[in-house]
Amino acid sequence: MDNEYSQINDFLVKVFNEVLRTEEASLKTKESHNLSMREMHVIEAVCDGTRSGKNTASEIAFSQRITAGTLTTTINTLEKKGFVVRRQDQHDKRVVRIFPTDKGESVNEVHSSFHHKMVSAIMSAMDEDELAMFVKGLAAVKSFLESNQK
Amino acid sequence: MDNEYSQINDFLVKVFNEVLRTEEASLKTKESHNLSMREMHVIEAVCDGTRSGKNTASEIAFSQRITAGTLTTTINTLEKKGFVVRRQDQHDKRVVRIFPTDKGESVNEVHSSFHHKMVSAIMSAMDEDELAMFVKGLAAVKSFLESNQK
DNA sequence: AATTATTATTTTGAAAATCAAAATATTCTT
DNA sequence: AAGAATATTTTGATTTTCAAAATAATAATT
Repeated sequence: MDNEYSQINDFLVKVFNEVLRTEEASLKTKESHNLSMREMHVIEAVCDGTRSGKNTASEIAFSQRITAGTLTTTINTLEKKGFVVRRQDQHDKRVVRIFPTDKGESVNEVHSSFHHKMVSAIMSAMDEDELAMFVKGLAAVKSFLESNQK
Repeated sequence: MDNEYSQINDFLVKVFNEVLRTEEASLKTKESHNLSMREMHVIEAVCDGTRSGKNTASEIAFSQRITAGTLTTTINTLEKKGFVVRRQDQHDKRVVRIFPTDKGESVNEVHSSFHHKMVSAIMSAMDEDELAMFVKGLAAVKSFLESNQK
């Protein structure tokens, strides 16, 4: 209907879908060992979580919005493939902590370079003021989302 | 590492995930009949496709990047639930065209109001010039994505 | 016009992702 | 020490997806 609205909407939808698709495709290369998006993001959460001390099974599951049972199976396959290892927490033996292997760290770096390239492309295509506006647009989306959920 | 980079990257990732999550949650309401994202987007493609004449099974499948077989099963369930109907094309009887029912149209409107609200939130947070810069940022993302895929 | 090739869709058989609920192991509370 | 609570895994089932085979219709070639 309203032209400017639908132009922006179409553009947003297209960019959004392209980002998803490109990110997914970037995981199908030899370097990325054909990981699924879920697996990659779990590895990422394990790497980040290890740094911040939030790397228990529940914490990783929560960060990815999946159930504990689902995480168990994901970690099973990632452990089998050699990207992560489990270790029982010594203070509380109910707790399982998950750590990346060197292979896990390295594939996480490959993945984050995808993000890095994309963000750099954005940053280098804009000057300071433009970048500020871009961030402002994102902030508007964010505050819409926050107001939208009760 | 670089502070501005990681600030923007974190923000982007967060907004992106929130959008996905909020959109998904918006489909779990009574009004939206508990549809999955896939089902909703297929309904959307069927509605759009019907308007533009691109509503054959293959065209819908292609637009959603899923195989024909997968589309068949999705349409089976959507037809059972009463959101779409199949009709054989009269000029070429191999072709199956898919049309939304009134229920399908109506749930598509509910869904597009999610998009509408989000884009309106962006538009009302910015003036013309700012909006132009925002769009420029999106264009930078898009051209990165295009250059990234060969 | 009959045969062959092509195209559109569906079916089949299998794998992966996911969940809720039950089971197990450990820790905390009383 | 017994019972409640917590963290994870297992179980059993459903859903989503795909590739390849099957089916049906049209187009092309002889």
